[in-house]
Amino acid sequence: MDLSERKLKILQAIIYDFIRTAEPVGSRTLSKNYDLGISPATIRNEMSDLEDMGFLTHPHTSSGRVPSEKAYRLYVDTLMDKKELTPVEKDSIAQSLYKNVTELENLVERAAHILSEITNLTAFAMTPRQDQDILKYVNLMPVDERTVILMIVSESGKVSNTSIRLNKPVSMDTLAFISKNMTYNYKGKTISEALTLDIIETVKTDAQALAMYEKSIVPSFVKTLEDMLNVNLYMDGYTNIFSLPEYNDIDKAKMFFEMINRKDDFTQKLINRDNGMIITIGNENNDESLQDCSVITATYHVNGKQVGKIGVIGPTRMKYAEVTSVVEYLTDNLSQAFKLTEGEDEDKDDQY
Amino acid sequence: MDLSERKLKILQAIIYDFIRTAEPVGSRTLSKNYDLGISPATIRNEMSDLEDMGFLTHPHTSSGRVPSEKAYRLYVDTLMDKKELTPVEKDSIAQSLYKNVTELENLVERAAHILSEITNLTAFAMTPRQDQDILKYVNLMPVDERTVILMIVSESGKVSNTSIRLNKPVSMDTLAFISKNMTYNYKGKTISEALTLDIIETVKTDAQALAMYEKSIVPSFVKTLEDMLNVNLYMDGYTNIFSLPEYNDIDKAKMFFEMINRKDDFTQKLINRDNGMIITIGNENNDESLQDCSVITATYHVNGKQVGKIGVIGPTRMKYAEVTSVVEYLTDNLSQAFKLTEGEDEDKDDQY
DNA sequence: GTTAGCACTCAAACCGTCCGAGTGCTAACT
DNA sequence: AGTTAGCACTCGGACGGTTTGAGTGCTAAC
Repeated sequence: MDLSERKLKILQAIIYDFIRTAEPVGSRTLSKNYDLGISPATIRNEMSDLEDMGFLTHPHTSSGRVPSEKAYRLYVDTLMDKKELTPVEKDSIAQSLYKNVTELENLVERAAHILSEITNLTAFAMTPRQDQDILKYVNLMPVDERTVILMIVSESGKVSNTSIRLNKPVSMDTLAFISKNMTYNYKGKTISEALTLDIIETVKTDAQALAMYEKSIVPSFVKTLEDMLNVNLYMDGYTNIFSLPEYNDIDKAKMFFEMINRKDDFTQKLINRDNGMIITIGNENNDESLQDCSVITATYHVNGKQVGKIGVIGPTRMKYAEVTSVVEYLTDNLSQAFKLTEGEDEDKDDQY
Repeated sequence: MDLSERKLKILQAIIYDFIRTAEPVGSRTLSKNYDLGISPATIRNEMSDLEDMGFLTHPHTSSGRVPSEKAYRLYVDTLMDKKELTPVEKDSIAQSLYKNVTELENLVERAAHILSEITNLTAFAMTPRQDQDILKYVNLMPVDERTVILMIVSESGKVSNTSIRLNKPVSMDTLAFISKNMTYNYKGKTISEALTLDIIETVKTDAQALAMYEKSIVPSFVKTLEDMLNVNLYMDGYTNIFSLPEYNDIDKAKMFFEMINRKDDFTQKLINRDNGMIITIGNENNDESLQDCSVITATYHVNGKQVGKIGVIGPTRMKYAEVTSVVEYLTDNLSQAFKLTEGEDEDKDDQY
């Protein structure tokens, strides 16, 4: 059987209607509300064919049709007409995105917020994994005789530090010696490189320095670098699911929240997704708790390799066209924003 | 009418039963399951009195009785027999509280987690507002010609910093001059004091330093200090409400989540509560969205004035005795932990 | 003062009926 | 041959009546 022009039109109408109403779509509704030029009976015949082909399902004998995951797939791949945001919409998004931003981290969080507001879905935004970020400054500073602060500054402007507590006082000289060596060896390296680089040789000449370096500094240094690599996941709008009829069932809502709550799992899943605009529908998610959900993600760039992701999670019945356009516009903006700070800032306002 | 011994016993039994089952309690259930030594008929008479006195309510004519807020108040104040945790329970709590703790912040988060696990309610823990924390180290470090890092270390071990981007390069001398002045003036001051102290006089002698100090350093410094004062609220176990029959109604669940979601409001509300073990029941919370909830909070101490809070939020029908004992034990432990790091650490393990 | 007995109430569960939105099939129409 | 009108059929959901059981309040006897 072939997917004739007419079948496609009918399928599209069904998907469109079901996305709007969440109710199974009948032949009569279809012929009344969509300008198909054929009678309900004909539509029924076509729908029957579409069901045989796996694009529609039937909750029970006497109910209307519901699009299958296969139908959504087809819709997303070929049927859906991309919706371009109006200049007004773009403006309003950019406005609220950049309002009062002080840090990039902030921008990412805001993106998740805006996305959830516009789509009325659960949105998320992941900060980029900055493993290509270059160390610019590594320093050890004494605070008091038994406290040292390890400070790391990266090209991208991240500042990280830990306070290290020593169980023996250490001389300023030793500290300066270690600090000098670390700066010399790590400066200019990426975080990834720094994590594999072993500079113990260079401090070996001084027994006290060696002991302290190995026992106190290295663990803190490694931990701090790893912290710098950690991505952050911001989520917003999860109460939106309460307005979706598919989550009127309290158990479904519970499942959803429990899934959302396993943040580490979820983050990992996001990291594993391909880059670019990716839409996974229902079972394509390979995840029990995402059965009836679709996930849309897109990536924004910091430079060649480093990427962050933003996206939404919602019922398979979601407004794909609208959501993808908003997601796309937001990723474009984030990429732009992250590019700005990579080079020299072009001052947005006169706060340096 | 008087609250006779017998009436109290009956009331206690009703509260006990209702907390367990969430079902209105009838006279027969009462006489069968609780050793009151009187017949259902007598119980009915007493219950009728208790209702007149405002301790019980009646969902409808032919249903059992439900405790009123007044009843819970009485129960919490006088009827409830405090439940002491067994040594085994205490041990298991302490175990999971201290496992792999690297920072105090961590401990607070963990406390919220444990509390929610044990009580099966939504738990929260607030980090202390450290306004009496003393500045130990203030420093400005050049990273490159147009980037400076402002670093602040406090007695309690907090390290905060911001990277400040200048729109004009600044000389090392100027920087050192400002840095020296800041260190000299701010060291030993509490964060609160630092926020009110104006040291602009001391840098006035150098025009370039003054300009830079005023335009770049001060705003960042103030912002960083304020950040250090910010309390953090950790919440955990909010999916627990899905197992409570009172939240089977999807609208109630939604309301709850929306309330929880306004984190700033909620934090403020917590800050405003009195110190010590405080229980507020239903309307005592003065908050529409906390109508049918009780909130229990208790404070842990860092030193004289500075306190953090932990607690739970759940239905008015909650196991007050158990919850309060866990909350109490956790606050004791947190106070203890925060005391340790105030002075010199007594090394828990042999890490540096 | 306590209790057994009894009439009464009411929510919840159960059940049959009806209604309407839908289908599939067939026969007639273009 | 494709399209459509007509019709029998299906099924979920709303409606309404009945039953059941857990509860009450009252009264009269203990």
